[in-house]
Amino acid sequence: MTARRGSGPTMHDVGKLAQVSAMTVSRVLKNDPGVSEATRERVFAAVDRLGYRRNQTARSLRLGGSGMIGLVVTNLANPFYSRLALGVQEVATEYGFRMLLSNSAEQADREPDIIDGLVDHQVEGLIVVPAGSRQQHLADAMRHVPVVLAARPPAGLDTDCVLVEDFHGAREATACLLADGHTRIAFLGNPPALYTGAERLRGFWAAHEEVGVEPAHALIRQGLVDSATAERATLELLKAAERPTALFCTNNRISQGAIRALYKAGTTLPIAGFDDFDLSDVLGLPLTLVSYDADEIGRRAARLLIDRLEHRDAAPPASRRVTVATRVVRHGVTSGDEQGRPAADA
Amino acid sequence: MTARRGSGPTMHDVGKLAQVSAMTVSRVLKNDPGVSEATRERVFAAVDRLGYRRNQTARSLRLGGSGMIGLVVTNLANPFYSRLALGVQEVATEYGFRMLLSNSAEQADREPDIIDGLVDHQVEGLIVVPAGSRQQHLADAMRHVPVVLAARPPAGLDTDCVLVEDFHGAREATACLLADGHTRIAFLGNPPALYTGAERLRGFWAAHEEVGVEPAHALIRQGLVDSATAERATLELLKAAERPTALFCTNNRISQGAIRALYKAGTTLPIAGFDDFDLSDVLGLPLTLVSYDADEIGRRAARLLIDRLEHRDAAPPASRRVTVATRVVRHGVTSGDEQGRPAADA
DNA sequence: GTGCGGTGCGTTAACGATAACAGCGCATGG
DNA sequence: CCATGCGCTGTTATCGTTAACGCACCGCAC
Repeated sequence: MTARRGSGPTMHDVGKLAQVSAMTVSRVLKNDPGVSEATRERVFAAVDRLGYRRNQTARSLRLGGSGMIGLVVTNLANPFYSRLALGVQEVATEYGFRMLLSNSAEQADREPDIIDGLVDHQVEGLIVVPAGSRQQHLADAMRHVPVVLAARPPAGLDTDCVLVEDFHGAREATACLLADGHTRIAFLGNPPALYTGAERLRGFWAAHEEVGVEPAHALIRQGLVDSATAERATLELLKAAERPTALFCTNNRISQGAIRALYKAGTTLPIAGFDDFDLSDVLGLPLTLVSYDADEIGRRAARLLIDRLEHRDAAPPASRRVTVATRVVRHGVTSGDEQGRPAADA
Repeated sequence: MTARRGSGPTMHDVGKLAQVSAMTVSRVLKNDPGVSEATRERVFAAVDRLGYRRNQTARSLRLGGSGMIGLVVTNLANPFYSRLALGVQEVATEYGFRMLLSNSAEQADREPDIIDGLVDHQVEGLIVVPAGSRQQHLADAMRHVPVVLAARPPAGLDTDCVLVEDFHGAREATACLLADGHTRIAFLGNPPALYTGAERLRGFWAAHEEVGVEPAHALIRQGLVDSATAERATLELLKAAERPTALFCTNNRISQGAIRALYKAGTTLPIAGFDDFDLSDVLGLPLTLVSYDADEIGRRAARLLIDRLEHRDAAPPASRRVTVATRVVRHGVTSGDEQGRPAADA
């Protein structure tokens, strides 16, 4: 953290060159009408000559408000979160904000420090994909700036959030498999402590109940954290006595791990899963994916946040919960096609 | 850009509560040894009670140096760039910097404004994946802060950059196809104005020359910008009189478009391409991919930048050019396997 | 000529934190 | 008993910008 000296010309320098005070330079740059045309031109000339740029840090200090919002995601390498970030960026730019981005790498214990740092940098608001279930640090942050949660809901916090139709999407995709006649569907899930994990399991369950099929308890695996753990879990399931006839995966990483396992085992099973992903349409596998617009989650979150920022003085509205719609897309399965049907009982 | 009022307690507030001056609070927070234990405790107690956080904006102004670096990428939705961003973030965090991220969406005309904005926000340095070939705005930015280019080289600019072995990687992958006996390899490339496009074509060409095979001029397509344009170009090539026996794609998006085209056409051809991508190993296609560590590009770029920041006073070193290694990975092709060989002449 | 409004610009005092310096009290030594 | 020094803390000025106010000057009306 070396100090930076000689950081370039200031308004005073510009003023000296244009033979006016710094205040007049400020007025010119602000497009204040109370400046004569001659002066204005002299100032612009001096700005150009010196390559002067207004110091946003000093402005922030004087004016209040840094023009930055903070975004904390759990894993930027996952296209889901990078698209979410793009959505945030899009709306932020539209409203003149910049985005300070941090990646928590799904390590909940790092999150408090990250957030403190963002608050110290005077972000005007935060959008967070919380990594863990403890959210005390978010409550602390809310003392300073508004916080909007994305993809995962608040736990005992009164704040806005944007969610996906986790329950509904999981239920619908599972229902597709059930409608195809499957009764032994394995469940490959992320840690149940995560909201999405729990909620998607609930949807999986509900779909079974609706058609009166008992879920295959022995085929439920939770706590899968990435593609590799999902691959291992899938391989185990394939070796089990009561082999599944289809798989349900709670996110893109898990689906990919399962696909890899099937490929290596030289076999195939219909898969339903949350999140669409690149090339899902060309795998030639019977896939039933819960697709949705990750950008939209970011856009909605940013809009909720900016709405609060623009009405800071007004009485804060009650916390809002926005839901982004999902839709099921099917690949390699045409209705009436036998490919997706369970094999005759082994 | 609403002004923010009542932005929380200041050092004066903390000082008043702890019955000391703001200066002493500053000293305590800075871990200055010249403060008595009793005072230190009172200050900490006051900080806790008020939920005080040091205002980084004010510190930046006083100390010089905002503790932020700017990153401009062309397309965050592409895993290549999100990984690059992760690499930058990793090193930045290690050295106590934060990352201000912007996406230029491959629109070269937006880039100057984005960069001006980052400079205004007092970033101490910039890492840029330049979207176009005009780089005058980068020269302007360099008047204020050091700039490091990533993935694409400077054009008439004296600055550090981090590149991939574009030429070498393309040559090697092409050589694999040639070694398999292919002589009619289609080239599917991004716009030749982009350095990577030109360089990878050069590698493609060189590989041909080395084995004395004339490149198939009629099968060269350039200017493909995304998966969809690549798909269309591939479909056309498949219908051409002189059909290719293999494809070379200059990036992940183009490979994916080509794969989709083959899938839809119900046919298959060996593909070589730059960039690895998710699930490339389970497609069951003969793929020869130039793989490399995108994170590493970000890390190296960040290190080059931070090195300059930490030696700001010293004479600036000559501009450096770092290259990240590539390696070829092959899927669905075992040596001696007939799958990757060209079909007997049609 | 005096007064009055308006135009165009400068001066002052912040925003919050901190470097540099000054000052106070107490102990120690001559 | 006073000089000297050290340990601890406060005061002042500053980073670059800007809101609020003030002042000089011009023109116009009475």
